[in-house]
Amino acid sequence: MSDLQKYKKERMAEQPDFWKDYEERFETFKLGVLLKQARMEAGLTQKQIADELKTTKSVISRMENHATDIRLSTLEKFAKTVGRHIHVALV
Amino acid sequence: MSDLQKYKKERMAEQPDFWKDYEERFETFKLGVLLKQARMEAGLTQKQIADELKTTKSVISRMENHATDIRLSTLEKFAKTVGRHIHVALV
DNA sequence: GATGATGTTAGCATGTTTGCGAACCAGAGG
DNA sequence: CCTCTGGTTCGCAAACATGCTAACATCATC
Repeated sequence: MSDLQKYKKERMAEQPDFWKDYEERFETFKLGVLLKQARMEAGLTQKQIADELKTTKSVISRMENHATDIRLSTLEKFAKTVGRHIHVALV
Repeated sequence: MSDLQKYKKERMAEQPDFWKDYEERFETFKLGVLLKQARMEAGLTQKQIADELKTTKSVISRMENHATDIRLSTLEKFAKTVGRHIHVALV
């Protein structure tokens, strides 16, 4: 079990009430972290990504933080500039 | 003939310069098939999904066929009603 | 051939992401 | 203190997916 999963499990057990829409919050959070990690690992700044996509850094920041909802095409564009592809599956 | 082959043939006939955005089209097509498969395996009709999501069957049909682009929330809603959830990764 | 169930597609209204500029904060260096 | 870099957030306009109605096509079954 990963550290993240362990942390999640523990906190869920401790405070069940506090984590009401936890799943949704967690999913969007996880996606943001995923994007940020991918960007970091590619050694790029938000501005570099923005320039590559002919947009601004504010857009990238929003994607990484307030990724409440997002289009697949937007995700794919981001992924492309960090040298990756998105893979979506129904599990 | 498989769905994929049929799709290829049809689109090729419609648009000679099909190969241009082939990759993108192929990705969206793949996703549509994924959704359809998941629905079939759940033993549900488009209308049943639509009712569950308080929408209409035309919406579901479009998702499976002409899904030019799609939001993660939309995907997740669909996935939920077929007893699954989406998993998106950067590979 | 008539009816019902399933699925596809087009047109239009609506809701929401996207894209942009600007302001702002924190840290590092000069 | 000032400047630069990296990052966040806030309106706003525009682009786009979504939601709906309605029409149509198959394929059964009666």
